[in-house]
Amino acid sequence: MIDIRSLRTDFEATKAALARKKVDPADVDRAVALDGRLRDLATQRDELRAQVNTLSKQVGQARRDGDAATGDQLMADSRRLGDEESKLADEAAAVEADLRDLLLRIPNVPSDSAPDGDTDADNPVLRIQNYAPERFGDHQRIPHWEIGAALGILDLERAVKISGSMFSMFRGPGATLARALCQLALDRNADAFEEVRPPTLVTSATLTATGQLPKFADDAYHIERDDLWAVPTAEVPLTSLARDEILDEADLPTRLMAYTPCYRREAGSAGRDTRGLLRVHEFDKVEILAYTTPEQAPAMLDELVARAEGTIDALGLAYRVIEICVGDLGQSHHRSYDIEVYAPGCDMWLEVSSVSWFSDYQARRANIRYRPSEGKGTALVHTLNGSALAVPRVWAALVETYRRDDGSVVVPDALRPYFRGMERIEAR
RNA sequence: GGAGGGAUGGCAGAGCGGCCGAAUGCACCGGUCUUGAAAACCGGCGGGCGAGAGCCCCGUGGGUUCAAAUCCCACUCCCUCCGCCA
Repeated sequence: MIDIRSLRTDFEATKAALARKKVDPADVDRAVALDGRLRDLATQRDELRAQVNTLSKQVGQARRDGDAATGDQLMADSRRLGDEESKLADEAAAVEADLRDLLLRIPNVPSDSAPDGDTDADNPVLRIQNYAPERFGDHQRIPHWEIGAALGILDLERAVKISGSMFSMFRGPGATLARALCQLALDRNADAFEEVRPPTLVTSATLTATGQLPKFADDAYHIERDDLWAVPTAEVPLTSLARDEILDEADLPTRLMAYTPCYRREAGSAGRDTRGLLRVHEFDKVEILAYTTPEQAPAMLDELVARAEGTIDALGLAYRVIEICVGDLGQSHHRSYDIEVYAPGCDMWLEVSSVSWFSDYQARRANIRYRPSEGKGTALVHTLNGSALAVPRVWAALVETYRRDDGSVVVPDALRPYFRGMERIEAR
């Protein structure tokens, strides 16, 4: 959630910032109107409550003094005021619910530094690494679904039989490769990040904290019977890990990482980029996440990008880093970068990591605060996260990049420790 | 799934429908004392909203009442036992 106070004290600037993200100005105006109305109602309600509370205390005093007549009179007064109070309270509660519902749907304010733009076509490319198109041979221009089928390491047909379209199944060294990628990502970040294995079925409250609910319910798998949701990313449970808690500033930044399966219905993307492993309903990912003070956040954003990028680089893949323009920024995002890996067989740049800074947007929803070591009170933390490594697309780019002209796929050096001595994946 | 017990401040733990945002102990912070520390003593010590007066928060939501931590209902979670089971 955005800070409603920023709409009170800095209305025009906040509205303008939200307009960069294509927020309907009418929604912003409505939020301010509801907030004003709520505060009026709350003030009136609180004044009545104060009177009722005072009268009630006097009733008790009169009773103790044995003055029943005064007590009865005060009681009648209090009852009358109480009736008025409850009407105002009902009205205030209704306005508050409307305001909250609206606020949960208003996106985060983008960073002033986020570049202008409307769509992903406007995202500036910051750098390109390891990419030299002329160096890819014909043997690398085979899409991974063909390589996977030929080597018997990717069994899409049977995955469809088991679970339907857009599910995948790795086999033999292909499964080892998927797991090795996760292990590599965890190992590379274990110097600073605590490894967590969180639950992957979560409550609605958990999914609301990170921003998936209420707006994007259609994108997530929901288990009706138990009212639980399958996580689309480990960001969801890791962010709620500290929900409703107050951290010590000394504990910040807090760095967490988790390997989990991720579940996405991909409701709005039927038919787009769905061949092979490009878009699947279930995949494995290692997520890295941090809680920071506002001051620590920019450096943490850089750190997360560097870590995500470093793993792709260690795998010897061609990739590029792009910054997300305001028009393409997700609802909760303040500033984001994507890492896209080049898959020579598909001849496509595939998004394999999205690293984002959420400012206090998620922290406000999740009520995650810290106690500053200087000064009084509490303040909201900032949350940041990114994929350290998402399996399917990296798997795809990797088998395409490391395919030799004899059809086998070489295991990259970085993954050798996880391959039980195997150096090359060959047809069975 | 069945039966029973429970949920109060960082922790432990009192709490009669009104004098309870809440005793007490521990922890923590400041001070006195001390060469320093400990002990002792004194003081402080939850969070949220609000410009403020003030209001709200005793698991959550609802109800009864002039008045609810306290009574009633529902739900959630925890503990014990039974059943099932990686």
